[in-house]
Amino acid sequence: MNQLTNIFKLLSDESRLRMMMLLYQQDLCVCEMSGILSIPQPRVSKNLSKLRDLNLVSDDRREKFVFYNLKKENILLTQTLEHILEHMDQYPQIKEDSERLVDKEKFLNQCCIVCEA
Amino acid sequence: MNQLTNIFKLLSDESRLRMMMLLYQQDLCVCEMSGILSIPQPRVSKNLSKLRDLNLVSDDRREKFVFYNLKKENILLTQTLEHILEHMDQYPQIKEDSERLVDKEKFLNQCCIVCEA
DNA sequence: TATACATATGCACATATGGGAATATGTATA
DNA sequence: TATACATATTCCCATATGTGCATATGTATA
Repeated sequence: MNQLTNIFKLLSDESRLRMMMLLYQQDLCVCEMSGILSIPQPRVSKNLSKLRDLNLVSDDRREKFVFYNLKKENILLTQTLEHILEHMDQYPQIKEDSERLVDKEKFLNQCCIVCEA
Repeated sequence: MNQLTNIFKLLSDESRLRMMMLLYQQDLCVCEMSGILSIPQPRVSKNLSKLRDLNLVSDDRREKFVFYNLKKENILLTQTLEHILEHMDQYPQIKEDSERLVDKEKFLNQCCIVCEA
């Protein structure tokens, strides 16, 4: 039962939901998420740790950066994120975030230019 | 955005999720939900009022009883509840609730025998 | 009108949770 | 080793939220 409610709790916070939507589309490091979403780095880290607690992400350190990957094992979760992605037009913030994700090189500072190298 | 997170907030509480799962399967009055789920009546009523706030249920008074109906307009919500219903075997509490729903006449007290009349 | 039952609401309390600021930890490089 | 940058964690605070209990409101019926 908590297996269900825990997932919904995670989805019910705006910061986390936006982060999960990004990660659903692409692996990212902390500074990229922070930059794309304009969310302070400690907040991003804290929320990632909550996702890690439920084993929903894996992390992969590459030099100074830690890349996060959203595991796709939980069908309910992935199905939900997929639904939101498909109906992005109804959710302007999600749409904007996704656009910024595509163009991330154009505005992210040094941190993430390095990431791409 | 809140349109999304509000839905997840509602789903993230066990009492409410169990209630929604029942209502997804069948219209019910307050005392039936309370009896089937063994949740105190005030708690059921309060949670129903939260669902009503987001326009997710309609209520229909018949004599002393108020029957609640889960609106099926929100695709994300109905798709989610449908998923849980289909994977009920993974969620023993939901499964048990659904079994009690089917057999409700057998154990509900006077209140809901009347409902069926 | 009095009574019984169904439902809704108000109040009090404990706890959970999100947020910011500061700081600790980790990693590479000069 | 010192410095810079990326990430994680701790502390504190305000607020939200679930819960129980009591009570108010609504409805039918004797």
